[in-house]
Amino acid sequence: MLPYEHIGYIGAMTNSPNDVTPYRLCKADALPPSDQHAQQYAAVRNAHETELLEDYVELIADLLKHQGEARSTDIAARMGVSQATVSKTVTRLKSLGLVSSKPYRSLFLTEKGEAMAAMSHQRHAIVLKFLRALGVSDHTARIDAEGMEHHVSQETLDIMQRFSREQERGGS
Amino acid sequence: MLPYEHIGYIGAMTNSPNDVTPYRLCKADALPPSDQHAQQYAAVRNAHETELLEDYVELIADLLKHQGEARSTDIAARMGVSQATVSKTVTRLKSLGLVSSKPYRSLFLTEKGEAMAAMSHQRHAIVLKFLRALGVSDHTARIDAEGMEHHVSQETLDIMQRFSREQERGGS
DNA sequence: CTAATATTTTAGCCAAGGTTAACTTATTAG
DNA sequence: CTAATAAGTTAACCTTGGCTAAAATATTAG
Repeated sequence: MLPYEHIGYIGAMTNSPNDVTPYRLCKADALPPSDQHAQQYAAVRNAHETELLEDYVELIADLLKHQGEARSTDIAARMGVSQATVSKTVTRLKSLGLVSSKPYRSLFLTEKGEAMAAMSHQRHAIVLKFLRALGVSDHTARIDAEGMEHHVSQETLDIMQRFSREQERGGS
Repeated sequence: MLPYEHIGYIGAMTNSPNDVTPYRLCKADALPPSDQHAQQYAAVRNAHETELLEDYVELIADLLKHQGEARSTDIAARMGVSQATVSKTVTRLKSLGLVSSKPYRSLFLTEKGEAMAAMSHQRHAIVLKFLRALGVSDHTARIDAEGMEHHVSQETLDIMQRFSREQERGGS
Protein backbone atom coordinates (compact mmCIF):
# COMPACT_ATOMS: atom_id res chain seq x y z
CA MET A 1 0.00 0.00 0.00
CA LEU A 2 1.50 3.23 -1.01
CA PRO A 3 1.75 6.41 0.95
CA TYR A 4 0.23 9.24 -0.96
CA GLU A 5 -2.93 7.38 -1.71
CA HIS A 6 -4.12 7.30 1.85
CA ILE A 7 -4.81 10.94 2.24
CA GLY A 8 -8.53 10.49 2.32
CA TYR A 9 -8.42 8.75 5.68
CA ILE A 10 -10.89 6.37 7.09
CA GLY A 11 -14.50 5.70 6.51
CA ALA A 12 -17.89 6.85 7.55
CA MET A 13 -19.72 6.80 10.82
CA THR A 14 -20.20 10.34 11.84
CA ASN A 15 -21.51 10.59 15.32
CA SER A 16 -21.49 12.84 18.27
CA PRO A 17 -23.33 16.13 17.90
CA ASN A 18 -21.80 19.48 18.57
CA ASP A 19 -20.53 19.02 22.05
CA VAL A 20 -17.90 21.64 21.91
CA THR A 21 -16.13 20.41 25.03
CA PRO A 22 -14.55 23.53 26.39
CA TYR A 23 -11.55 22.15 28.18
CA ARG A 24 -12.09 24.33 31.21
CA LEU A 25 -15.75 23.59 31.81
CA CYS A 26 -15.05 19.94 31.27
CA LYS A 27 -18.55 18.95 30.45
CA ALA A 28 -18.93 15.20 30.33
CA ASP A 29 -17.65 14.69 26.84
CA ALA A 30 -18.31 11.04 26.33
CA LEU A 31 -15.81 8.72 24.75
CA PRO A 32 -16.55 7.86 21.15
CA PRO A 33 -17.51 4.26 20.43
CA SER A 34 -14.50 1.96 20.61
CA ASP A 35 -14.27 1.13 16.96
CA GLN A 36 -14.41 4.73 15.90
CA HIS A 37 -11.88 5.66 18.51
CA ALA A 38 -9.63 2.93 17.18
CA GLN A 39 -9.91 4.38 13.70
CA GLN A 40 -8.57 7.68 14.91
CA TYR A 41 -5.49 6.07 16.35
CA ALA A 42 -5.13 3.91 13.28
CA ALA A 43 -5.11 7.02 11.12
CA VAL A 44 -2.28 8.44 13.18
CA ARG A 45 -0.25 5.22 13.03
CA ASN A 46 -0.88 5.14 9.35
CA ALA A 47 0.43 8.65 8.89
CA HIS A 48 3.52 7.76 10.87
CA GLU A 49 4.38 5.02 8.45
CA THR A 50 4.83 7.42 5.59
CA GLU A 51 5.95 10.53 7.40
CA LEU A 52 9.62 9.91 7.21
CA LEU A 53 9.47 8.76 3.64
CA GLU A 54 7.66 11.91 2.68
CA ASP A 55 10.14 14.04 4.52
CA TYR A 56 13.04 12.44 2.72
CA VAL A 57 11.47 12.65 -0.67
CA GLU A 58 10.45 16.24 -0.09
CA LEU A 59 13.93 17.15 1.05
CA ILE A 60 15.52 15.41 -1.90
CA ALA A 61 13.28 17.34 -4.25
CA ASP A 62 14.23 20.59 -2.54
CA LEU A 63 17.91 19.81 -2.77
CA LEU A 64 17.64 18.89 -6.41
CA LYS A 65 15.85 22.12 -7.09
CA HIS A 66 18.03 24.47 -5.10
CA GLN A 67 21.37 22.73 -5.07
CA GLY A 68 21.21 20.89 -8.35
CA GLU A 69 21.92 17.58 -6.66
CA ALA A 70 20.87 15.61 -3.63
CA ARG A 71 23.75 14.17 -1.68
CA SER A 72 23.55 11.95 1.36
CA THR A 73 25.79 14.20 3.30
CA ASP A 74 23.48 17.17 2.85
CA ILE A 75 20.47 15.14 3.76
CA ALA A 76 22.20 13.95 6.89
CA ALA A 77 23.10 17.50 7.86
CA ARG A 78 19.63 18.85 7.18
CA MET A 79 17.84 16.02 8.91
CA GLY A 80 20.24 16.17 11.83
CA VAL A 81 21.02 12.50 11.55
CA SER A 82 24.06 10.33 10.80
CA GLN A 83 25.02 9.41 7.29
CA ALA A 84 24.59 5.78 8.12
CA THR A 85 20.97 6.44 8.94
CA VAL A 86 20.47 8.25 5.68
CA SER A 87 22.08 5.42 3.81
CA LYS A 88 19.79 2.89 5.36
CA THR A 89 16.69 4.93 4.79
CA VAL A 90 17.64 5.60 1.21
CA THR A 91 17.95 1.87 0.67
CA ARG A 92 14.40 1.62 1.83
CA LEU A 93 13.27 4.45 -0.41
CA LYS A 94 14.87 2.70 -3.33
CA SER A 95 13.24 -0.59 -2.52
CA LEU A 96 9.93 1.27 -2.46
CA GLY A 97 10.62 2.68 -5.89
CA LEU A 98 10.69 6.27 -4.74
CA VAL A 99 14.35 7.02 -5.24
CA SER A 100 16.98 5.84 -7.65
CA SER A 101 20.74 6.09 -7.54
CA LYS A 102 23.93 4.28 -8.30
CA PRO A 103 26.19 3.29 -5.43
CA TYR A 104 28.31 6.17 -4.10
CA ARG A 105 26.48 8.59 -6.35
CA SER A 106 23.87 11.19 -5.55
CA LEU A 107 20.16 10.63 -5.51
CA PHE A 108 17.26 11.07 -7.88
CA LEU A 109 13.54 10.73 -7.56
CA THR A 110 11.55 8.31 -9.61
CA GLU A 111 8.25 9.40 -11.08
CA LYS A 112 6.56 8.00 -8.06
CA GLY A 113 8.98 9.79 -5.79
CA GLU A 114 8.35 13.05 -7.55
CA ALA A 115 4.63 12.64 -7.27
CA MET A 116 4.99 12.06 -3.59
CA ALA A 117 7.35 14.98 -3.18
CA ALA A 118 5.02 17.30 -5.04
CA MET A 119 2.12 16.37 -2.88
CA SER A 120 4.10 16.57 0.27
CA HIS A 121 5.48 19.93 -0.69
CA GLN A 122 2.08 21.27 -1.48
CA ARG A 123 0.66 20.16 1.81
CA HIS A 124 3.61 21.58 3.64
CA ALA A 125 3.24 24.91 1.87
CA ILE A 126 -0.46 25.11 2.63
CA VAL A 127 0.03 24.41 6.30
CA LEU A 128 2.93 26.82 6.60
CA LYS A 129 1.10 29.59 4.87
CA PHE A 130 -1.95 28.97 6.98
CA LEU A 131 -0.04 29.16 10.23
CA ARG A 132 1.50 32.44 9.17
CA ALA A 133 -1.88 33.78 8.12
CA LEU A 134 -3.15 32.84 11.54
CA GLY A 135 -0.49 35.01 13.08
CA VAL A 136 2.07 32.43 14.15
CA SER A 137 5.66 33.61 14.03
CA ASP A 138 7.79 32.44 11.19
CA HIS A 139 10.08 30.32 13.30
CA THR A 140 7.30 28.53 15.11
CA ALA A 141 5.26 28.15 11.96
CA ARG A 142 8.11 26.30 10.31
CA ILE A 143 8.53 23.89 13.16
CA ASP A 144 4.82 23.26 13.63
CA ALA A 145 4.22 22.86 9.92
CA GLU A 146 6.90 20.21 9.74
CA GLY A 147 5.14 18.17 12.37
CA MET A 148 1.57 18.90 11.42
CA GLU A 149 1.68 18.44 7.69
CA HIS A 150 1.38 14.68 7.83
CA HIS A 151 -1.71 14.76 9.98
CA VAL A 152 -3.91 17.18 8.14
CA SER A 153 -6.69 15.74 6.03
CA GLN A 154 -7.68 17.03 2.65
CA GLU A 155 -10.79 18.56 4.07
CA THR A 156 -8.80 20.59 6.56
CA LEU A 157 -6.23 21.51 3.94
CA ASP A 158 -8.95 22.97 1.77
CA ILE A 159 -10.25 25.01 4.62
CA MET A 160 -6.78 26.21 5.50
CA GLN A 161 -6.20 27.27 1.96
CA ARG A 162 -9.41 29.21 1.83
CA PHE A 163 -8.56 30.88 5.09
CA SER A 164 -5.13 31.97 3.88
CA ARG A 165 -6.58 33.36 0.70
CA GLU A 166 -9.23 35.35 2.53
CA GLN A 167 -6.66 36.66 4.92
CA GLU A 168 -4.56 37.72 2.00
CA ARG A 169 -7.31 39.72 0.41
CA GLY A 170 -8.88 41.25 3.45
CA GLY A 171 -6.15 41.30 6.09
CA SER A 172 -2.91 42.98 5.15
CA MET B 1 17.07 12.15 27.57
CA LEU B 2 13.59 11.57 28.84
CA PRO B 3 11.27 14.04 27.26
CA TYR B 4 8.43 13.47 29.68
CA GLU B 5 10.55 14.66 32.59
CA HIS B 6 9.90 18.30 31.91
CA ILE B 7 6.24 18.28 32.36
CA GLY B 8 6.20 21.96 32.94
CA TYR B 9 5.69 22.88 29.35
CA ILE B 10 2.79 22.30 27.08
CA GLY B 11 4.09 22.53 23.59
CA ALA B 12 6.44 19.62 23.28
CA MET B 13 8.20 21.44 20.54
CA THR B 14 10.75 23.42 22.41
CA ASN B 15 12.18 21.14 24.99
CA SER B 16 15.57 20.51 23.59
CA PRO B 17 18.07 22.05 25.94
CA ASN B 18 19.89 23.98 23.27
CA ASP B 19 17.00 25.31 21.31
CA VAL B 20 17.54 28.98 21.70
CA THR B 21 19.10 29.48 18.34
CA PRO B 22 17.57 32.57 16.85
CA TYR B 23 15.68 32.16 13.69
CA ARG B 24 17.31 33.49 10.57
CA LEU B 25 15.15 34.85 7.85
CA CYS B 26 15.19 33.35 4.43
CA LYS B 27 13.07 33.35 1.34
CA ALA B 28 9.89 31.38 1.51
CA ASP B 29 10.89 28.74 -0.97
CA ALA B 30 14.62 28.71 -0.29
CA LEU B 31 16.09 26.10 1.97
CA PRO B 32 16.78 27.27 5.49
CA PRO B 33 20.35 26.95 6.76
CA SER B 34 21.22 23.34 7.53
CA ASP B 35 21.39 23.61 11.28
CA GLN B 36 18.08 25.36 11.50
CA HIS B 37 16.54 22.85 9.18
CA ALA B 38 17.89 20.08 11.37
CA GLN B 39 16.23 21.63 14.39
CA GLN B 40 12.87 21.39 12.71
CA TYR B 41 13.26 17.69 12.10
CA ALA B 42 14.66 17.19 15.57
CA ALA B 43 11.56 18.79 17.01
CA VAL B 44 9.39 16.34 15.13
CA ARG B 45 11.45 13.34 16.22
CA ASN B 46 11.28 14.62 19.72
CA ALA B 47 7.51 14.91 19.62
CA HIS B 48 7.29 11.37 18.34
CA GLU B 49 9.05 10.05 21.38
CA THR B 50 6.29 11.19 23.69
CA GLU B 51 3.29 10.95 21.43
CA LEU B 52 2.30 7.44 22.25
CA LEU B 53 2.92 7.88 25.94
CA GLU B 54 0.69 10.91 25.96
CA ASP B 55 -2.00 9.08 24.05
CA TYR B 56 -2.00 6.24 26.52
CA VAL B 57 -2.03 8.44 29.53
CA GLU B 58 -4.77 10.59 28.08
CA LEU B 59 -6.85 7.56 27.26
CA ILE B 60 -6.35 6.08 30.68
CA ALA B 61 -7.51 9.32 32.25
CA ASP B 62 -10.57 9.32 30.03
CA LEU B 63 -11.41 5.75 30.91
CA LEU B 64 -10.99 6.41 34.60
CA LYS B 65 -13.26 9.37 34.32
CA HIS B 66 -15.99 7.85 32.19
CA GLN B 67 -15.78 4.19 32.97
CA GLY B 68 -14.54 4.31 36.53
CA GLU B 69 -11.60 2.09 35.71
CA ALA B 70 -8.98 1.66 33.05
CA ARG B 71 -8.57 -1.88 31.86
CA SER B 72 -6.05 -3.17 29.39
CA THR B 73 -8.74 -4.76 27.35
CA ASP B 74 -10.54 -1.44 26.83
CA ILE B 75 -7.34 0.33 25.98
CA ALA B 76 -6.54 -2.34 23.43
CA ALA B 77 -9.97 -2.00 21.85
CA ARG B 78 -9.86 1.78 21.74
CA MET B 79 -6.33 1.95 20.45
CA GLY B 80 -7.03 -0.76 17.91
CA VAL B 81 -4.06 -2.78 19.08
CA SER B 82 -3.49 -6.18 20.68
CA GLN B 83 -3.58 -6.65 24.40
CA ALA B 84 -0.01 -7.82 24.36
CA THR B 85 1.02 -4.51 22.92
CA VAL B 86 -0.86 -2.66 25.60
CA SER B 87 0.73 -4.78 28.26
CA LYS B 88 4.19 -4.01 26.99
CA THR B 89 3.55 -0.31 26.67
CA VAL B 90 2.04 -0.17 30.11
CA THR B 91 5.19 -1.75 31.49
CA ARG B 92 7.07 1.10 29.95
CA LEU B 93 4.66 3.68 31.32
CA LYS B 94 5.13 2.18 34.76
CA SER B 95 8.88 2.22 34.48
CA LEU B 96 8.60 5.88 33.56
CA GLY B 97 6.53 6.55 36.64
CA LEU B 98 3.44 7.60 34.75
CA VAL B 99 1.19 4.69 35.58
CA SER B 100 0.82 2.38 38.54
CA SER B 101 -0.93 -0.94 38.91
CA LYS B 102 -0.71 -4.31 40.52
CA PRO B 103 -0.32 -7.35 38.27
CA TYR B 104 -3.54 -8.44 36.60
CA ARG B 105 -5.34 -5.40 38.00
CA SER B 106 -6.50 -2.26 36.28
CA LEU B 107 -4.47 0.87 35.85
CA PHE B 108 -4.03 4.13 37.66
CA LEU B 109 -2.14 7.29 36.89
CA THR B 110 0.57 8.61 39.13
CA GLU B 111 0.74 12.32 39.85
CA LYS B 112 3.12 12.65 37.00
CA GLY B 113 0.82 10.68 34.76
CA GLU B 114 -2.12 12.84 35.71
CA ALA B 115 -0.18 15.98 35.02
CA MET B 116 0.74 14.67 31.62
CA ALA B 117 -2.81 13.56 30.92
CA ALA B 118 -4.22 16.91 31.91
CA MET B 119 -1.85 18.75 29.65
CA SER B 120 -2.40 16.39 26.82
CA HIS B 121 -6.14 16.63 27.20
CA GLN B 122 -6.01 20.38 27.24
CA ARG B 123 -3.96 20.53 24.09
CA HIS B 124 -6.22 18.03 22.41
CA ALA B 125 -9.29 20.02 23.36
CA ILE B 126 -7.84 23.27 22.10
CA VAL B 127 -6.89 21.79 18.76
CA LEU B 128 -10.23 20.03 18.35
CA LYS B 129 -12.20 23.12 19.21
CA PHE B 130 -10.09 25.18 16.88
CA LEU B 131 -10.62 22.85 13.96
CA ARG B 132 -14.34 22.94 14.49
CA ALA B 133 -14.29 26.71 14.78
CA LEU B 134 -12.44 26.76 11.49
CA GLY B 135 -15.31 24.86 9.94
CA VAL B 136 -13.90 21.35 9.79
CA SER B 137 -16.48 18.58 10.14
CA ASP B 138 -16.70 16.77 13.41
CA HIS B 139 -15.42 13.48 12.13
CA THR B 140 -12.42 14.94 10.37
CA ALA B 141 -11.67 17.28 13.21
CA ARG B 142 -11.42 14.36 15.58
CA ILE B 143 -9.01 12.48 13.39
CA ASP B 144 -6.86 15.47 12.57
CA ALA B 145 -6.76 16.65 16.16
CA GLU B 146 -5.50 13.27 17.27
CA GLY B 147 -2.57 13.52 14.92
CA MET B 148 -1.88 17.23 15.20
CA GLU B 149 -2.02 17.72 18.92
CA HIS B 150 1.50 16.54 19.52
CA HIS B 151 2.99 18.89 16.99
CA VAL B 152 1.47 22.19 17.98
CA SER B 153 3.63 24.57 19.94
CA GLN B 154 2.45 26.70 22.79
CA GLU B 155 2.53 29.78 20.65
CA THR B 156 0.22 28.23 18.11
CA LEU B 157 -2.03 26.83 20.81
CA ASP B 158 -2.50 30.28 22.24
CA ILE B 159 -3.42 31.63 18.87
CA MET B 160 -5.82 28.78 18.24
CA GLN B 161 -7.49 29.41 21.52
CA ARG B 162 -7.90 33.08 20.81
CA PHE B 163 -9.31 32.27 17.41
CA SER B 164 -11.88 29.87 18.82
CA ARG B 165 -12.97 32.39 21.40
CA GLU B 166 -13.38 35.14 18.86
CA GLN B 167 -15.28 32.84 16.60
CA GLU B 168 -17.52 31.97 19.51
CA ARG B 169 -18.37 35.55 20.25
CA GLY B 170 -18.61 37.00 16.79
CA GLY B 171 -19.24 34.13 14.46
CA SER B 172 -22.32 32.21 15.53
C1' DC C 1 -16.04 -25.40 44.91
C1' DT C 2 -14.89 -26.33 40.34
C1' DA C 3 -14.94 -25.66 35.61
C1' DA C 4 -15.36 -22.54 31.90
C1' DT C 5 -14.36 -18.04 30.34
C1' DA C 6 -12.17 -13.68 30.29
C1' DT C 7 -8.22 -10.95 31.11
C1' DT C 8 -3.41 -10.09 31.63
C1' DT C 9 1.25 -11.26 31.08
C1' DT C 10 5.22 -13.40 28.93
C1' DA C 11 8.05 -15.15 25.24
C1' DG C 12 9.63 -14.88 20.72
C1' DC C 13 9.21 -12.80 16.40
C1' DC C 14 9.56 -8.58 13.07
C1' DA C 15 10.52 -3.85 10.88
C1' DA C 16 11.74 0.95 11.53
C1' DG C 17 14.77 4.34 12.79
C1' DG C 18 18.43 5.62 15.43
C1' DT C 19 23.64 5.00 16.89
C1' DT C 20 29.27 4.00 16.19
C1' DA C 21 32.95 2.04 14.11
C1' DA C 22 35.20 0.18 10.30
C1' DC C 23 35.47 -0.25 5.42
C1' DT C 24 35.00 1.15 0.39
C1' DT C 25 34.78 4.45 -3.09
C1' DA C 26 35.22 9.20 -4.96
C1' DT C 27 37.38 13.58 -5.21
C1' DT C 28 40.91 16.83 -4.73
C1' DA C 29 45.55 18.85 -3.60
C1' DG C 30 50.36 18.54 -4.50
C1' DC D 1 49.71 10.03 -10.43
C1' DT D 2 49.44 9.45 -5.70
C1' DA D 3 48.21 10.51 -1.17
C1' DA D 4 45.00 12.72 1.80
C1' DT D 5 40.35 13.81 2.58
C1' DA D 6 35.48 13.53 1.86
C1' DA D 7 31.52 10.84 1.03
C1' DG D 8 28.96 6.67 1.08
C1' DT D 9 28.21 1.91 2.75
C1' DT D 10 28.13 -1.98 5.82
C1' DA D 11 28.05 -4.41 10.19
C1' DA D 12 26.64 -4.79 14.79
C1' DC D 13 24.00 -2.97 18.17
C1' DC D 14 19.84 -0.49 20.70
C1' DT D 15 14.85 0.90 21.63
C1' DT D 16 10.06 1.25 20.16
C1' DG D 17 5.95 -0.45 18.88
C1' DG D 18 3.66 -3.81 16.43
C1' DC D 19 2.29 -9.04 16.10
C1' DT D 20 0.90 -14.27 17.61
C1' DA D 21 0.80 -17.99 20.65
C1' DA D 22 1.02 -19.81 25.05
C1' DA D 23 0.93 -19.39 30.07
C1' DA D 24 -0.78 -17.32 34.31
C1' DT D 25 -4.27 -15.18 36.84
C1' DA D 26 -9.04 -13.45 37.73
C1' DT D 27 -13.96 -13.85 37.39
C1' DT D 28 -18.23 -16.03 36.70
C1' DA D 29 -21.59 -19.86 36.05
C1' DG D 30 -23.26 -24.18 37.59
